[in-house]
Amino acid sequence: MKPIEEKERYTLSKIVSDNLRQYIIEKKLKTGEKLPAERELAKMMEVSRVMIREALRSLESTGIIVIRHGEGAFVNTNDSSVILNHLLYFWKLNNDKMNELLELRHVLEKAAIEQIILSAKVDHLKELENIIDRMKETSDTKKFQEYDIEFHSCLIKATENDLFAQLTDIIAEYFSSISHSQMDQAERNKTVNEHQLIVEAVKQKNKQLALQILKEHLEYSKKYILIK
Amino acid sequence: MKPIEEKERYTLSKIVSDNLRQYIIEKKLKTGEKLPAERELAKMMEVSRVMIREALRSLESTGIIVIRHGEGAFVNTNDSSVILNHLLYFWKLNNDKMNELLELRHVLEKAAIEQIILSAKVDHLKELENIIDRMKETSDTKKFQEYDIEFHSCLIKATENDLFAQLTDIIAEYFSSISHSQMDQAERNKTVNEHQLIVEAVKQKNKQLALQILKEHLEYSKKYILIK
DNA sequence: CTGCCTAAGTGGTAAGGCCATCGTTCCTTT
DNA sequence: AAAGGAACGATGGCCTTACCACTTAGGCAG
Repeated sequence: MKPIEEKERYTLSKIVSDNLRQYIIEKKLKTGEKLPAERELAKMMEVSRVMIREALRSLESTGIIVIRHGEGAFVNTNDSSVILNHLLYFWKLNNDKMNELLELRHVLEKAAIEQIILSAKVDHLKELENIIDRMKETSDTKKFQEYDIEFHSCLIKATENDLFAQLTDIIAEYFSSISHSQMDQAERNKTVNEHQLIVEAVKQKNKQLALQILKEHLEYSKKYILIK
Repeated sequence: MKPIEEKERYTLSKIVSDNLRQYIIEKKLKTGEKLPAERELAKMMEVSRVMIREALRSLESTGIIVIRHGEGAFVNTNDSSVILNHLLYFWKLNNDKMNELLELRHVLEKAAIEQIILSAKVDHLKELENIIDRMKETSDTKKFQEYDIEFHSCLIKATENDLFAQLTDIIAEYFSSISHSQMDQAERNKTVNEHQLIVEAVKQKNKQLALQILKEHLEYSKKYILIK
């Protein structure tokens, strides 16, 4: 499948970038820890600052570090959302099938609902109801959509699976980036109502019902997005 | 240059890199096509060559382009192996994410089984049985593991969702890359047996049972991987 | 103590130069 | 004429110097 790239990867910046990866592993740097300054790294590795910078850019674009102007470069080894985003970009470039994204979202949320019913934690339910209340109160469409995303995001948190959460976030972000259509009051009421029904069903531990409503809910927003 | 910032995407090199991505999309550049020379891009975008280079490095490390010394930068929109490698690196960095991967695999396969039972297509079942037969016959451990992957891959195909299939492939590749342990005959028999039970349950449209066996099956391979 | 302000540290950007590599052209040699 | 090789131009690789922009912390004035 992959012929082990025997291509010459001699270029200094790549070597430096690999060295930095190694450095992070060896020093066991965890998320949040700071890397030495560019000028310092340049001295350490005996290369110009330019090379250090190109290497850092490389690491940054794969999400291994984040660079903050005036502060420094910080390790980030447990949030793979940056790279997942690039993966999404690739996937979009080749086979842009929104359906499949929505299906992924669907199975993830199904898993979340099952998890909540199983674990019987009330925390998430409380938070979900909280969000629903806020949705009812706001009249700002933008805020409303934010709450909507927050609701589904909160749902996913129940799985306690960061990967699921990141995937969901990316998908949500993607769709909110391509759809700028406005919801009228009726649509908003419908959304709130469905959210509420889901929470109710979950509370009663009625898995069948909860999943059924979820399906309809997502089916609806699917149409909504595709029509756009 | 138009800094359409909303967050802190101030940095020129990021803007340039985004512009280049946009450039590739707008010009509909396909794999293999060449980008303008660095010095030329610098003039076009009215920035220094340093910025262009940093942006190119960025794109290169996400696999969107490949840079060849003395030749130029070439678009690469269908080979995502580079970015997959980074993703694998990420997961290897924190093994505790393995669980999350296995869970993702689980929900995807659950979806597949439900789909097969619903659609009642016999093609997939035939193919699955075919693979099982081959698993029984082979004595080569390596082949056996390949068939194992093929089985699960074939299962996913039932969803007719390329995204699901790709995700599954990625996960499978990850685990086969970190686990080189050998299976003894008993373990292999168990694996084959479980596969068979799953197919049987699906044939009888017994969703509950099929999902239950799948769960145990994955639970088992999970232990198997973690012990390693 | 509060608040402003400066200075040091750090990343961001620029300009210019030279080296290394690849492809092409064209000339030499056989 | 064909094969080989030398030269050139285009392009990426790398370095140096210099300066700008942002952030934080520490000192000074109120």
